[in-house]
Amino acid sequence: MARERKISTEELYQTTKQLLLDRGYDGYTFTLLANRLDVSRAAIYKYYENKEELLSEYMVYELQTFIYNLKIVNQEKSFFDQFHALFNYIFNDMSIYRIREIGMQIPTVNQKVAENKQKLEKMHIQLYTLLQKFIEFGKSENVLKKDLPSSLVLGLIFQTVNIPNLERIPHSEWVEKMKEIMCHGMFNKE
Amino acid sequence: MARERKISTEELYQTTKQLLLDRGYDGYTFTLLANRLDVSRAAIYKYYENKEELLSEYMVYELQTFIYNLKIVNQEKSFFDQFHALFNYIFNDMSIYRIREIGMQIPTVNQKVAENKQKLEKMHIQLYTLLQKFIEFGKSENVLKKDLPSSLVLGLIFQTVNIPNLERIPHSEWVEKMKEIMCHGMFNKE
DNA sequence: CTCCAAAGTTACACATGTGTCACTTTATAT
DNA sequence: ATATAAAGTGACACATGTGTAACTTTGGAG
Repeated sequence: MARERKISTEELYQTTKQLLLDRGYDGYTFTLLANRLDVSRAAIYKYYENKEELLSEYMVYELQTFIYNLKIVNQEKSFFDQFHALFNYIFNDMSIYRIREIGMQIPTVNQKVAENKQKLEKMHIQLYTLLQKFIEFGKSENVLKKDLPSSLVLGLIFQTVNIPNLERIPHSEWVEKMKEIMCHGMFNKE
Repeated sequence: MARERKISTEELYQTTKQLLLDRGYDGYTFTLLANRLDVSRAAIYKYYENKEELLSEYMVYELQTFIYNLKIVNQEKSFFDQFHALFNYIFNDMSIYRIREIGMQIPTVNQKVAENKQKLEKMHIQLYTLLQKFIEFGKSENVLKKDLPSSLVLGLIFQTVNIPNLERIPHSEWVEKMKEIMCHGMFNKE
């Protein structure tokens, strides 16, 4: 027994994602969001006390999706296959890493935000454990060098998506060359 | 025939750098800068019309320093030596890349800013040419793989500084492992 | 049909940062 | 010693974003 909503949570999240990637944490405002969604700013306050609350809930949703997809990647049999699948997935939607960085900027302004940040913390540990296992798998299959810290390997893989493709090299070529360097380095084997 | 300045340009630049790295472009305000320097905000307007002007001049200074040091690196004889010197230099002051990214956000609000941005553009080309030569040198000495786009190689080298060292691995070890991956990859040679 | 609760809007008070101007302070050249 | 020009200050008007409260709109349950 109520009026129909002008905007779905899904629309809210998608616009939020775009805004975040376009303008960063500070550039993301309810004023802007409301304009893009063609509702009044006050309408958004019906659902979220403030932008921290909206953003932290959005982050939970985004990380959930990422973990879900990562588990699918982990179903591949060999480490090689998993490695390539992960690489391709990350490069397909290059946003996760930046989104996560932005997420860390959210100040804990109330109880709900605190809860969401705790959830995020747990999910991050879950994610890290999954990735850790992935690295261990690579080492146990004798593919990955055993003396490399996993945080370095993972950090490197995730950072690569931020490298600007200034020369507009075709996406598939870019990804392949990137993999090549990651796997075997930029130096010739002497 | 004038009063002594409370703050030197050098102090202004150093505080600016810290503020930028701490808070990012949007978080950098004259209000904050004036507080940190213990002067009134209005005093800063005696020297700069607005923050864009100050920041763009600071950027020019920073890029100049970087290019100067890069030329010193380029004096090393072999590509190997140049490579390691560059890597060490970049990791010694990890700020250049982030600073440059922030610099790109400066809107052209007046003539002076426009001029500074043009200067920055020219210096960037100069920088890119230097680095390009460096890469070409590496390829000609048959050290670097010839089929890798230089923008990818450079992007990768500069991005590596942004990888968070979560496990607090000692700096020297971190840098060495990073070099190892860059040069020969994370995979074992089968 | 009409009630009413959720959806949405408009308007206000508040907070923070900006750019400017009239003003005061101070070191030095004369 | 004093005039002066640069250095510095405090205060004001403006702009943008926030959070809230009083209001209107709307659609389905009874």
